[in-house]
Amino acid sequence: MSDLAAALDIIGARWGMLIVERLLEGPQRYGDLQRDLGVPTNILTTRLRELETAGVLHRLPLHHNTRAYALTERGLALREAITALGRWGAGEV
Amino acid sequence: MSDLAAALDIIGARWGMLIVERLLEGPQRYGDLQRDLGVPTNILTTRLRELETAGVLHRLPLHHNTRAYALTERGLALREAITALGRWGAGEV
DNA sequence: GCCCACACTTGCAAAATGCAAGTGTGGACG
DNA sequence: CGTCCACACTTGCATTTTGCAAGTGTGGGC
Repeated sequence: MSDLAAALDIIGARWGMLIVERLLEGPQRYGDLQRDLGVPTNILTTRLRELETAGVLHRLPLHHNTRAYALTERGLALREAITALGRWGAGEV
Repeated sequence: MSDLAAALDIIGARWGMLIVERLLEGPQRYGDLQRDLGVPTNILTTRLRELETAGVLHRLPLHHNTRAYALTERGLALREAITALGRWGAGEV
């Protein structure tokens, strides 16, 4: 499997990159991601778990049943790739 | 819709980026892409049509019923984003 | 005329996605 | 103490996408 395919295996699924993009702005709570991205709640749970398993993000507990999701170093390393894609999408390339 | 979402709408579907990555190496024929990527043949047809419609690639006829697919300028502009993702996938980031 | 490579198309099963409604937990409020 | 509410999910089911496998059509070579 090529390097690109390996990357897509981790963040290639629908919503994966959008979640990471949002987290690049700082830690977010579940509800924030849900409302801001409009991602279905069950999918969000699935993706967050996948991304956590892949070491892209981790949970940080806030209060009782409230937590935030923040990127790990590996997750933050996606910044370059994601901004490049974003600029392409904006037609500035 | 954010710029990233716009980009993913075009090349975010499964196999989309892998096809573009392959075409960055030069024009390829249908059979080449099929064998090299291992993508199902019906999906390949669908993706190529979508990418052509989106202006990422175009067909160039070779012989009778043989043609090659080549990136347009817009498609070539994806190089930066795709190599960035590839490097991330390789763990070099 | 027969065969083959190439580029698809078609049919159907499996998996992913999405919507909507429900669950559980702990703090706030009275 | 009891009720209410926000938050983070979970569950059930319909829709859509993906994938496999087999078939179609076309033009050139022999």
